[in-house]
Amino acid sequence: VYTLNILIHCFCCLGCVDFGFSIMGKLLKLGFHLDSVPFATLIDCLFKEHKFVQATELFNKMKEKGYQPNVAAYNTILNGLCKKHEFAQALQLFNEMVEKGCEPSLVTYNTIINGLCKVGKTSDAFKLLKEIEQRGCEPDAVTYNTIIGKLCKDELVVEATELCIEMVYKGISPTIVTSNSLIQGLCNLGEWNKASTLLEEMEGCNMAPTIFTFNILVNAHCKHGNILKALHLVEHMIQRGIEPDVVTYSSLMDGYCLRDQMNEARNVLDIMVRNGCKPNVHSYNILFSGYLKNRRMTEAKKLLDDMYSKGLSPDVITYNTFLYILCQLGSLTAAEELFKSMSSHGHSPDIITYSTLLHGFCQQGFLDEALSLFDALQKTSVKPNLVFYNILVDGLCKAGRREDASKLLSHLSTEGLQPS
RNA sequence: CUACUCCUAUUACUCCCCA
Repeated sequence: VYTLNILIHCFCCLGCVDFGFSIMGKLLKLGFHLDSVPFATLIDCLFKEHKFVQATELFNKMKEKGYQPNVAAYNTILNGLCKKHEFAQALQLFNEMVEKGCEPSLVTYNTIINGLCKVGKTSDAFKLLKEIEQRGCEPDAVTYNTIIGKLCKDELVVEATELCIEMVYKGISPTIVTSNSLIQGLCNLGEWNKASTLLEEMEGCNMAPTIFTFNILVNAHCKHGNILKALHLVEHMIQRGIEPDVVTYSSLMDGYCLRDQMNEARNVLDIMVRNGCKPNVHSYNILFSGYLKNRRMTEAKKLLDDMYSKGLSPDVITYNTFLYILCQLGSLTAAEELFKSMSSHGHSPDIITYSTLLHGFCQQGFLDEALSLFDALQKTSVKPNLVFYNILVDGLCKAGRREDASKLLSHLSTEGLQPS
């Protein structure tokens, strides 16, 4: 059984969950007693493939069959829920595990802190950090890195640095992840010199930059329009024996797309293929969006065909991108049709899908359609966010329906959202 | 050396910038 658990894990890593499932099925049929490992392995894999429903189902099935999940199994599903921004559900599960006498571990707390950061409740994450210490549980580098990373993303590098000092004071050594987060924060603020200084300090501490470090730098330069600098960095990383990966190339493509240099962007795709790096849906989405924003429809279409021929299929982001352009072109009928066809192709609309279409309606003054889309949204499990409400409130105001807008604003706070 | 937590790329509103 031990060996077969390893095999299940291998299949999961290779993207063959089904094989993993059949192994576990056989083991169950043969009457072997299984522990939490194969279940947790498969649940984790399903989450990573964004098969949320199946993951939750498996977890429930596991409990129905009388298996008591251990901490790691709970952690797995907690993490999946947090990543999906289903924090309320995660908390419910946390309470369940405590009730069942399953003692939360440091990983559990780290997972929840990460969840809090993801939904923007950074101050609650800080509170939990203090609480962990009071419960006699020592936070580790991951705990600190999680919060430092969030602060850096919010461009609060000063606060992040303070927290870094605190961790050192507590005897916890910063890791390469800590440094990478800080570098990203500094780059986003345009503090290139400080980022370079930090890089030099890392070298002095025998902390070697990883592909993450380089990708962060390459992406930052691309976003700031300095592709030349990004290309130099790529050369530099190759010299240091780190091969660019799909993320590196995607950053470069996006850099060119942002400057409307579509031919150069397309050229990067060809180069990456030539270098033996396989593009994924993400890479194609970048180019697809670039072509559409430049109204190069024929090339966009060709790109999609190319993508299909590589055995890749569009995802919800591909659809959203196309939906956005249809709205921009004023083809609302086509947009609505695309919206309806999504579900039949197995792609559930997400909040960005709804927001995009909503924006299209509002721009053309179709407020009734906008409001009925809002109704439709409320019948789904998709939760409206602040951007969605901004679009709707803005649309109502511009149409002179201020009472409706303020009604919506008061509805906002009942949902626990803070208007901006 | 069987599973769980931290860092990198794509899509929506506003703002900003540029024109």
